[in-house]
Amino acid sequence: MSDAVSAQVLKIALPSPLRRLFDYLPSRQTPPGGWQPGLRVRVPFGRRDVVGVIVELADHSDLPRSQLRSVHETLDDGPLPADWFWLCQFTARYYQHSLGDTLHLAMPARLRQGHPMAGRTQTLWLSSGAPDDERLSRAPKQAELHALLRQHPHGLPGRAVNAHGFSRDQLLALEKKGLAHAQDITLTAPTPPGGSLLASPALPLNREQATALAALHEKLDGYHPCLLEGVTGSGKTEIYLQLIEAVAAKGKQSLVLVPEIGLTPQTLARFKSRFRVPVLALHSGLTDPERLDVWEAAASGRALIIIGTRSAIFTPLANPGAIIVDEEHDGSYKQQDGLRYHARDLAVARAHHHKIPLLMGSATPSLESLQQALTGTYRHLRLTQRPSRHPPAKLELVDMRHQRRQGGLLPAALTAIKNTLAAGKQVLIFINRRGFAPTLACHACGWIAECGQCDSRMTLHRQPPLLACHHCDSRRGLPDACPECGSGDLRALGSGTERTEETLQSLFPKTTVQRIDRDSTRRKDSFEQMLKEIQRGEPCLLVGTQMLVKGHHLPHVTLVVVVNADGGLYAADFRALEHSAQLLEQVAGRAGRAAHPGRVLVQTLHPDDPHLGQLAEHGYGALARNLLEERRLAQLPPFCFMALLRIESPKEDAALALAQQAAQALRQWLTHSNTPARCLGPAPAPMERRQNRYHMQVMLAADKRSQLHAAASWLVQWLEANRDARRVRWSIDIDPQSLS
DNA sequence: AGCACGCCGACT
DNA sequence: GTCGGCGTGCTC
Repeated sequence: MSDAVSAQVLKIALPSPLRRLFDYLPSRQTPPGGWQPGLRVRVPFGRRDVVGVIVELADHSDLPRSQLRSVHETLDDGPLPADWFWLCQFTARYYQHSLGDTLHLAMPARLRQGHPMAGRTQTLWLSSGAPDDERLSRAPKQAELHALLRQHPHGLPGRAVNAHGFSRDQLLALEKKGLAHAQDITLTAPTPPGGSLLASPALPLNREQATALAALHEKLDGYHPCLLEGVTGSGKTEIYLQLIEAVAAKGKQSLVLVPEIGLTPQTLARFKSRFRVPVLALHSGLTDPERLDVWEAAASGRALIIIGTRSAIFTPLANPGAIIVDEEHDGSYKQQDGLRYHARDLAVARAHHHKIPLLMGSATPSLESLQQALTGTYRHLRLTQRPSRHPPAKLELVDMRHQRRQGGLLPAALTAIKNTLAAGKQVLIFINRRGFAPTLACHACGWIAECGQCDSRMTLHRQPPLLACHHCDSRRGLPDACPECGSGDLRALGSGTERTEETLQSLFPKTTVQRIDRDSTRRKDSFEQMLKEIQRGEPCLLVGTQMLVKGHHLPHVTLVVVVNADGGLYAADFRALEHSAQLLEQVAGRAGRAAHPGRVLVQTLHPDDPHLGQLAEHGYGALARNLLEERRLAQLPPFCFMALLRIESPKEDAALALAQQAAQALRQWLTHSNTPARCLGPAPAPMERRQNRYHMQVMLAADKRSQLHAAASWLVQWLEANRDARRVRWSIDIDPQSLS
């Protein structure tokens, strides 16, 4: 044994928010492959045992040897997948997060808990020997079992053998005689059978699709980031499928990311029915062992196609071939608490690291990605044609000013609805507001029902009847009279999905009105049931929030009504307009997808708004290019890089004091270090009080990533060293998506 | 983040 | 007299 080994110190990342590694001494028992980074170990930490990952081997520790404790045990024979380990280290550095925390978040729960990494296996029993073996003549039950096994040449799971009324002893007896044998198979992703990859043939491509696919084929063996900008119904998914096919044909893996709401059984079915090799889905319904199983299958290279939402970006890949990010603009790719990573951005980093193609698709690309495509950093692939030939429906702006509304709907909209129903078609009414009415007010004194814990109004619900705050979990019964003046004249102001549903039902009593929002689909599977019903095509009215709109095929809808398009027009958040336009375009895309041309009525109080006008007249693509120019002039992302420090505390003064201290310290450092970054604030967050906690923020902006990174990194270290910072909750958000 | 220790209010 | 509230401090 060499001296170097005995002198070793292991630097280990542990599940703790502390952004540092902890030094340990190796255990007596050296793991089979020696000590190395990426090994999972169990160590004593404070008064408990935790699972950590070795990050470095060192000769020295800053602490005296006597204060170091020893590793209890190593949990794996070898290190965790190198590509995964790299991604976690990149993520922790980029998002200024604890590495130990990042590693834990990025590994399956079973590994977090210290279970061994092993794919699930199943024991299959097969028959062997001759059917007329004489030893069976005096064991009728065993003979029967032997016959059963012979009927299943691919083997029977032990459980199935039991289900046929045989005992484990009888099986073992047969095995002892050499008339049966067991075989362990891995459950997930068996080796693909030879022959064609495809279970169903690829669809023919139109010229644009063929051009896009050919562009992808040009560079399958290197980093090749592509933005596929394609209108709704232009066939992006077919491009994904054929890219996956090409990648799988070379024995390489594809990782497909879809938005949270996009991984529906229908989406999955489309992928699964195309390929003969298994498509592994990472969805919320998996058990912990199943999740580990998928992880292991991907890490070993057995699984060729993996599809999942945001967190699936942390799936290890033995033979990465391509990463696909569907609906790349979708906000659900950004984690909004804890480790605030953006799965699409990590996909870029990962594709670069692996030197593989990255395909990002959207009908409404984010301004970030669009800018990269327009400057040639990403390859820009475009699909403008729809198979149905007729162009996507144009938005018709309907002036809401000085007009009577019923359930939020203008006379013009009601007329259009009536005509559409008469034609035997379906109508989609889009309202981004749950509940009956957003406000309950006293008509006598002006009192308004407010949340006791947030700076917000309570939403009035009718089913069941109560007042609920949509920003915290507080709810109250409906008051009979005004708590201020005692008047009984309480009125519901404005319309939510419930009220529109109610109004429409009374106006069209013979028509089915289906409301689809988080409240009406709370029961498991009810959303799927409703979609199935809708897709049968009976004329009906659909009243829904964005959950109905995002990515669902509604082939019988020929009229879409947007109850209020003004949400994002004049909001404080500079991204609100972009997100609002993306949503409107998505909504419009639901109209007339099949053989029938559609109409989209957009109700607005600002029919002369230039942005809205441009969206209606020339579509998202034109507006987005215009918005990019505005962002450039205002020096906003993607023309600068931002980080947001959020501070929150039940005590308003504590949050404010730390925010001021932090901003001041940061400004001083920026000056002294000559770092060209800007510090803005502190400022209260858009809704300052939420759940009785006060939210402050400090913004950091820079023209170069490296500058932002340097400043954010310094700020985090300052906060970690600051005693006052321990008394409040703070977090840093790199590339914040929303300023709230 | 956990998980302790530690020092003041309402209860068996 | 104790059970337990959450402020403060530490984890190699």
